[in-house]
Amino acid sequence: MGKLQTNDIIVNIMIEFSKTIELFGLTTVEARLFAYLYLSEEDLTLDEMADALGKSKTSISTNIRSLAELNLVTRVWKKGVRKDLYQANSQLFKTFMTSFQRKWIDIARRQKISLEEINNHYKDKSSNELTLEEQTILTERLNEIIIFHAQIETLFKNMKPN
Amino acid sequence: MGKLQTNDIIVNIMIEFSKTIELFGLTTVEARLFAYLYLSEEDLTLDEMADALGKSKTSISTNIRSLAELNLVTRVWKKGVRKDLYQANSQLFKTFMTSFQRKWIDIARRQKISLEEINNHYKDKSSNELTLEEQTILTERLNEIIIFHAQIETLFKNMKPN
DNA sequence: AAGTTCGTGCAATTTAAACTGTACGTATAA
DNA sequence: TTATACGTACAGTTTAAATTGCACGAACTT
Repeated sequence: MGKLQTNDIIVNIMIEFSKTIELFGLTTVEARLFAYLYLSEEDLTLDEMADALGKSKTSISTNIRSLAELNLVTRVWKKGVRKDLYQANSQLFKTFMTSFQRKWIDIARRQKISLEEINNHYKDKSSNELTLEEQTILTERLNEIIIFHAQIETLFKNMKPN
Repeated sequence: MGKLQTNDIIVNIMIEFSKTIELFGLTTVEARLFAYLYLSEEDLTLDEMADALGKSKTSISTNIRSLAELNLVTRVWKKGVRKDLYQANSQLFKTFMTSFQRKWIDIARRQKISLEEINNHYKDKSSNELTLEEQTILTERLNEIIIFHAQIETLFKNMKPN
């Protein structure tokens, strides 16, 4: 058979599942790594994952760290085992949706504030080349964009991932 | 001044706003292009946008087409003007959120079906190397993933972008 | 009909991202 | 202490994506 030591079925599921995970903003490798770890019954070492995905150990080390920062995987301690062991966070929906939610709310809020600052400051500057009509339209658009961000924030705050 | 002919303020807003648009799955150039067009009071030609963003006409042509396919911009006809004119769809929230919603629902549903097929078929195959325990756990995980997709679908269907 | 202008397909190039091998610091084992 | 194993920083390489110049077909102008 091919290089992969894992069962074909697991590989199939991993590839399919990872497509969804990518939607949450993860790269292909990150997504597959999570999927593979999630499907595994046991905690896995870097070497095992590198071997299973056909990637270098360095690559796995980097990517697993990204996943850990997102709280999607956890390092696990096991007596007598020197190597680092990892496991996937098992509460799929809650884990993904809440971090997704938080990400959107944060960015929407930050951007809204940033745009409001621009809105407040630019009128002071007399050194811009816009006509009065252009300024009127620009202000209007800017307000619409600010509202847009507020709406995003509201929508995601009301989102209840139960 | 610099190369950009547009007012600094517009460039500022464009850059800030485009960061949010990127969240919806657009590339940086697509996002900036939309933002710039949205901020413009008038319909714009390819040349004007290429000039404003400092990109080649080919690049604008390609990217504006992507935006058009996403229904984010529209080609506009104006009597006596030979060049193609474009304008941004002005209903920000509705436009972005509904297409966002549809995208997630589609993918979640498709993936759920795909995983259910795997689930149905793999049991027939006797040619896999898994132990009975491994099979039990795999089935369990697979079901959780399928449920996960169903939950995503439900969540986005209940999402009301008004 | 002849000459312009426009948008875009395509190939070549540039730019950026992903990936890996080597080397080193730290920790464990002997 | 010495030796072995582990994880990761870093630089160099490979791979993929973005960008652009050129060229061609279609549409318009004179």
